[in-house]
Amino acid sequence: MSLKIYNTLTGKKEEFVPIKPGEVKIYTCGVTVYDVNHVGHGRSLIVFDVIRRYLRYLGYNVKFVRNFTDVDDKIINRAKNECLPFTVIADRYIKEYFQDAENFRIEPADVEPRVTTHIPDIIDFIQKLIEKGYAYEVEGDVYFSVRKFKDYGKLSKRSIDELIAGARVEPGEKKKDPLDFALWKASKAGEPAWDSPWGKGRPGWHTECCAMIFKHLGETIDIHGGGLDLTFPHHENELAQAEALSDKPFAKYWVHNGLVTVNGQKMSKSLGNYITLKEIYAKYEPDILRLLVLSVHYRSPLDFSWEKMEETKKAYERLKTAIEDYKIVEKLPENSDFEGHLYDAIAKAEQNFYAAMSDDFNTPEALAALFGLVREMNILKDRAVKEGGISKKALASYKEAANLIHNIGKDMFGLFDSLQPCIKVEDIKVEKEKKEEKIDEELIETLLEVRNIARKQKMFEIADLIRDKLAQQDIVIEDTPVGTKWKKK
RNA sequence: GGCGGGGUAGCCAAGUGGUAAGGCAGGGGACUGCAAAUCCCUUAUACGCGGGUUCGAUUCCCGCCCCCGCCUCCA
Repeated sequence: MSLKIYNTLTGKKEEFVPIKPGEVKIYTCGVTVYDVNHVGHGRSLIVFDVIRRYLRYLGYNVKFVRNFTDVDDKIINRAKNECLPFTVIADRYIKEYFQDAENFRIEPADVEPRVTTHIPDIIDFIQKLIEKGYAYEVEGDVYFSVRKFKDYGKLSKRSIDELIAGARVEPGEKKKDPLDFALWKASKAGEPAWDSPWGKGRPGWHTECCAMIFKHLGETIDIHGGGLDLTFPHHENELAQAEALSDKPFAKYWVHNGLVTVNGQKMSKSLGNYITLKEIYAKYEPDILRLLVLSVHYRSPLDFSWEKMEETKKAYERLKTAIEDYKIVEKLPENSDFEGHLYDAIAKAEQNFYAAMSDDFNTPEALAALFGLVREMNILKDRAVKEGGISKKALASYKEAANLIHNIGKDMFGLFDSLQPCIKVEDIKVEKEKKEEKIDEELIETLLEVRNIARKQKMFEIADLIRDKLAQQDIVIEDTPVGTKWKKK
């Protein structure tokens, strides 16, 4: 089944054909490390994490690169405010980033390059642009001549004429043309600086990604990704520089994820309407945010709210319960007269899932396929419980269905990993809203045994007392035909 | 203003030229000592407005209204 991807460059959904058969090179713009990450960053990370996982599932050898912008104006400003070297700021937020990524199970990229460790590559890149006549130096600054690149605007669908109106020259800039952008900035006193052919300075934005892509992936890559807000000017500028230099297509497919909004407004630092990933992590399992992100198509806007997190949590429980209830079905007596099984439903769910994912990563539809299977599983389970038994074949099919959802969820969507102890909660500065619980599982099991003895002897007051006391500790118990389950609320 | 993306039941959200997935909420039921939790069933004359093409449009075309994003840094 062929994969289709929407390409910003062409504005169309296209069949995905990698440049080199069997191999996919992806680059996404990572974060600028000047502050903590919010849900907007999280969405982008999750989206490309899932895209990467799916490509890998399709059998491609995926090489994935995601950078850190670890020197830029914002970092420098923050460093000034805190009277610290900019490297301390950058290191601090790179650490934060890795913590968030780990918490939300974003797989590390194959290469996670930093700008400051690629200065020679960037200088070399700029030098070549100057040699080719696409860039020029003025008093220690180097600018890119936008007008010399005839395809400028092809990614973001803008014409140079339109851009002139909005173009502006910042005080201190020495551009020959307002459209031009800085490749290298002469450093002011006290700012980070590296030696270059044009004197002491630092890289401008845009160039770093090109230099790092050329170095780690080559002059043409398969997929270049990032948030929709990076399309212009960042990606447009990247494309211009790269293609000016190489005379080759820079990226075959440009993939942009939609933005996260709050009450319809873009989540951003400047509006102050952002929710950090730490806050989410303090209140919810990471799976809930992942599922929320996946329940909307990646190109659509996603309006964040806590209500939606609650709804998503319930939907998530539905998936999880279906998997876990295998333990109940398994305990039922065997009944060879039991009719029916799930193999048809499994085949259908699987087929629908992959068809959806192959259609521009339609995760909402893919999830619908899983929920469809969950319903079939529940119907089978209910019937088996009522009939007091299940056939070997039906039981095996339930197990297969549970495994399918579990494995797809885990491998493709990064869900259901909670079997592993969940991360270093103590590193989180945010107050946990949940009570810090140290669950003594054995004690709970014992209490439940006592309660069930009480129930058998119709000593319901004792039974209910135990239930209430556990409830106070956020332990919810559930009496099933094959015993009592419990879980933390 | 230019460019891009949207307006689908109470809410969220897929999708299709032949009357529309899934989730949440609502209603009914099963289960239970009672609950809780869970599950099943189910409701709703849902496709922004007005034209056009068509045997037939929510799906294509045109116009309009409204929302969001980008056009400065931004995932």
